[in-house]
Amino acid sequence: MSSSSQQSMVNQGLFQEKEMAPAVSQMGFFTFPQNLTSPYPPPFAFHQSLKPFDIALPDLTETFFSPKHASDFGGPQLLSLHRSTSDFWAWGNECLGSKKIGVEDHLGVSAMKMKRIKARRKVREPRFCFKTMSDVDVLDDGYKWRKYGQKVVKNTQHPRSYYRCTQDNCRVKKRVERLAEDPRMVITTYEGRHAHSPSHDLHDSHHPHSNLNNFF
DNA sequence: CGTTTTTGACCTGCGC
DNA sequence: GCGCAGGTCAAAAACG
Repeated sequence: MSSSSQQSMVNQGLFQEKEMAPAVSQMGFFTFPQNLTSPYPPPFAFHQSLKPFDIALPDLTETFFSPKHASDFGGPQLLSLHRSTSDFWAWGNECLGSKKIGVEDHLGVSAMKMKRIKARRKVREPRFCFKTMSDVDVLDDGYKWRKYGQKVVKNTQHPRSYYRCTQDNCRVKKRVERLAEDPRMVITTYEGRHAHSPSHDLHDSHHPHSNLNNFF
């Protein structure tokens, strides 16, 4: 994907807050490497007060947002983002779950985990998750979700909520929970890709083929 | 009254 | 095989 087409997507009004576009284009979508055929999806881009800042790319599958800047901004903060694809089931990079995420998990998948991944590798929708600092659990990502379950995860005091996209024939799911170590953090995990545009983005209807909407 | 949320039951995968 | 934990279902309740 060329930078010009990416820029054009930004110009198509995907970012609801004007000041968002430069910040996101500077880091988020457009610095993602590995010849990704898609930019990162809009959940954080859509959120009104999300303000990503400088990045580091330890390996090319994760992007981190320096928490040292968190206090500079009010509202939710995007702190980290993980990604997996259907070809590579990044179980070892899973953001959620009761297990602690160690350094090893950030740097890669250990041999043990690779074994598990191989064993559990099945048809699986691409997933990614990200952390935000937010008072609200469910960020407005432009899609309409229906809650279908809630579960208390072991060793955490906050329940995990399960949502499905309400659009017909759309099997995209997301899970939302608060970080046990820091309840100010909300972890959102998306699974699957939308086969449609965000439902409440009616003012964008003159841009019916904005692919960015479908990338997660 | 249609839609969404709640919540206990049920299902499934994994480790032992 | 058993128990545990995470994920999903579905009936009832709540909501607009």
